[in-house]
Amino acid sequence: MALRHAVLAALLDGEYSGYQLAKIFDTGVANFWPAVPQQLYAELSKLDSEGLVTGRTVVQHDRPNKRVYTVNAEGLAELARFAATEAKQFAIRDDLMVKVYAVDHTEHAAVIEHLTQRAAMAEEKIAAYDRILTGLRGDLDEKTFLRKGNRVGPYLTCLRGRRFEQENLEWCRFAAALLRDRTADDAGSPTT
Amino acid sequence: MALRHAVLAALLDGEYSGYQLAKIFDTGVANFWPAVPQQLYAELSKLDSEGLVTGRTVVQHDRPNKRVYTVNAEGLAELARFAATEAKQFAIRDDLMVKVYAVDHTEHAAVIEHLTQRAAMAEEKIAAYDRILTGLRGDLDEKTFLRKGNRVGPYLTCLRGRRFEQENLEWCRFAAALLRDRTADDAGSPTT
DNA sequence: CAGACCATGTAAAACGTTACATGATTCG
DNA sequence: CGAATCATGTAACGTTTTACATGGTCTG
Repeated sequence: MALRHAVLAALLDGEYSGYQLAKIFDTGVANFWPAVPQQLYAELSKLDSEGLVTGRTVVQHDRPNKRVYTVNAEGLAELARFAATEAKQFAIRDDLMVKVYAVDHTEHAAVIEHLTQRAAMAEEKIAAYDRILTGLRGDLDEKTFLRKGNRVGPYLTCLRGRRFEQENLEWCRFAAALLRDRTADDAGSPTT
Repeated sequence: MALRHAVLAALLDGEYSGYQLAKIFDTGVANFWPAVPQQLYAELSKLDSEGLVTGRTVVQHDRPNKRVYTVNAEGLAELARFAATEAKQFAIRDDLMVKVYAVDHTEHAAVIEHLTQRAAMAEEKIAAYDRILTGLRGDLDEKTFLRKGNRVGPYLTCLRGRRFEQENLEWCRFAAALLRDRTADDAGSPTT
């Protein structure tokens, strides 16, 4: 039951509607706790009915009305309790890794293609992270921001995300190149 | 529906029972697709009834009988099909990241403690990965193994796991140190 | 003899994903 | 005028997690 906490954490930045949150959670950059819009709408109204967030309907004329939420005192207390609980083991689920694991028994071509795509996505994500990091620290340099900035939490998780994608990028390229080499070798020596 | 593929991939290494697979999936090193024993028992009998794996009951006298499974031709074909499908976006779900994200609004102490624990776990996992990597490449050096070894899939995913944990370790230490510093600063200057 | 390990499962609850539904406005 | 964006939801389905159940052997 931690989507609720991810939502509460996201709402610390300001007042958001389900739709807006969905976009944040979708950039893929909404790190470490993916969620689709339907989950967010459901979770927000649940949090509202439980009194952890406060909803407010914003009437708009040029587009549909929306309901925006903020974390209230109850919600903050819940987050504090959550922060103190034991951290569960994280879970990564990645199709591509399963494919690579089995690659000795399948065609290399498709897997190489997937690795290349993943590398391209990683590059885009790194660029996105960099934009966000720049935005977060404003006109301060990183060192100063980390010492004195007032919202280091998002900065730290963003840094982690960036490093993860950097790692991912390098590994995907390495793995793709290796498989290409081995495929070429196989073609050269038709033994086996 | 990719647990089935993770199971098929794991069975490429040999003949395993649900119990043995559970241990493999549990070492935390069974990368990129966590699963608890109950899932594996269920998945194995499903795969068996669908004809993707072949089960065989091993009678034991000193301990309970067990049912071991191997991937058959059908299973291999399924894996090949799977390898060709588009790789879905991977999902990471990590409690700790949510805690760090919200850290500006909560007590630092608990989060620092969790980061320290996570760092310790990462160190253990790195050591475990190193043992597995050494085991996989046998008496070959890494370069030779990657060129000519006959099971590079597991080696590559293991390398990725190792790098991930290395990254994790460094980031956890960095984040913990930073939060400690900021806590000390807060104590020094009680302004705010 | 208590606790750990071997070995496998059922059942219910929680959580996540996909499909479907609706309806107005703006942009090309 | 078709597609995209804004905005929110219900319902069905699939997957994961947790709890419960059983019973033998081996170790301290």
